[in-house]
Amino acid sequence: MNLKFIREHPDLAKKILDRRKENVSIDEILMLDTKRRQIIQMRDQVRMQHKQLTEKIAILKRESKDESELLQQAKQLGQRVKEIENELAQIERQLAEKLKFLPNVIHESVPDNDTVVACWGEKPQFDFTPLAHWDIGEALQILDFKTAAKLAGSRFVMFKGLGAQLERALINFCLDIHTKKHHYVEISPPSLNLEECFYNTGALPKQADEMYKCAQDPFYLIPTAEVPLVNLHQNEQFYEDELPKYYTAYTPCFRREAGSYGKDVRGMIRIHQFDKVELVKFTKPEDSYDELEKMRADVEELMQLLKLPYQVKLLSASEMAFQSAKTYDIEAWAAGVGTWLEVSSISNCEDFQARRANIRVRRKDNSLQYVHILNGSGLAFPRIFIAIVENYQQKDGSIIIPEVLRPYMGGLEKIS
RNA sequence: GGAGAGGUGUCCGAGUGGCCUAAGGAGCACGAUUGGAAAUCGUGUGUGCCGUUAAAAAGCGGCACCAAGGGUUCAAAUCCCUUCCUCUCCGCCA
Repeated sequence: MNLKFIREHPDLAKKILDRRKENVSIDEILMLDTKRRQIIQMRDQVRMQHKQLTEKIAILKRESKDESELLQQAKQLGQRVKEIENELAQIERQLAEKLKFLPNVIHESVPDNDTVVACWGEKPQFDFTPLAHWDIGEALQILDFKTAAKLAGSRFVMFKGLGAQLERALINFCLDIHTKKHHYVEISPPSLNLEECFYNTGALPKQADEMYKCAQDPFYLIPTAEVPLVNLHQNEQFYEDELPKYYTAYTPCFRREAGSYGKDVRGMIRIHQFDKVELVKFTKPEDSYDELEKMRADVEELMQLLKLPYQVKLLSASEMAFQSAKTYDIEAWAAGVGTWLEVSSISNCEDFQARRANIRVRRKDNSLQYVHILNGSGLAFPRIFIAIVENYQQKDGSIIIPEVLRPYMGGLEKIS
């Protein structure tokens, strides 16, 4: 939602905020906007007078005539401009502060309750009681929560030996499929990004408490590679035939998990640092919803290759992220903890991020349009690791390694 | 971290206070010429905001934009300050 949208459809804007359960005053924004436009008109008019006077002075000077009277007038007008500009700056600051908190529009297909739209695979059956990943991981010495706590405190994990290798195998497997089969361009971006980048993707200002901020330098640690990938083309223009652009990146992700005390405290369902492969697309506006379905298929393919049962949820308006117009979540079944785990979130942000990051496309008719930007995880690993360990566990305590990962593990078939 | 050189439109590139409304070139678009093309000639060529229009687009009018922000001045691409980025050299470092 932007200012123009609110100006033209104030009632629709209010309805969207209501569905998203966001609390922003549309009327206040409209009032500030009206005031702003009045001041701009006034400023431009005074500026025009001042400019004309300045030109007259230049001519008089050139003809070596006396200009002292006009000088006095020009000075006064100049001061008046400055006064008006200060007033305007104040209004614009207030307005910008409000606009920062405006979420994206909602796509018409988004429901009011989360809806499961697809399922794949069978939940594994066991003739023993399946263990949770923390027990399996410690027993096989592939996960080490105690040592991680020594290094960083609670909510961290340390992968060890074949565990570290399995994590690395997952990263490489996903990157290989995306780059070789689906033609995403692989990026290895900085994990520290400037504040502006977070604002552009919509992570700021709402998620400020969720992120780690550097004390001495103006950086935040990225909570997802969506931040650097979206900002790859900040302030750039595409030619129409350059689109769509597909990018993928593996990065560690850092999250404070400030509001989740007491939730998922055991194991590594919710930790402060985790590995993720991210997908981002830049598309023409008319293609973005087809591209969303393609991205979803790309992610589902990974789940199917790993033979992990999953369900696809279409998120409701109130569950979607601030920047998203439509989101699918992919949830993997984890047999040990006995729940569905969100392992991917795939969103079409339409032009929300493109507006903030100023990314446009030059159309064939020479007009400029904001591109649409999509992102999705493909995949978030600690939780995939959990699903593999818990679903592939055997009675003897070993884990079968999914076939597609074996080439990445030196042909190893099981961890015991 | 220290010293120096830079950052101008889609691109190259000129421009040290006022006819800068940014020279010149390339590119691109349209037109002329041609049987068709090349070459040549002509014309045009950015973005944002505000207004005008019932609305949208176009058009028209106004304002702004020469890395970003601030300052000096009646007047700033041009002078001063701060910041960012690029390049070269030195220092430090994996």
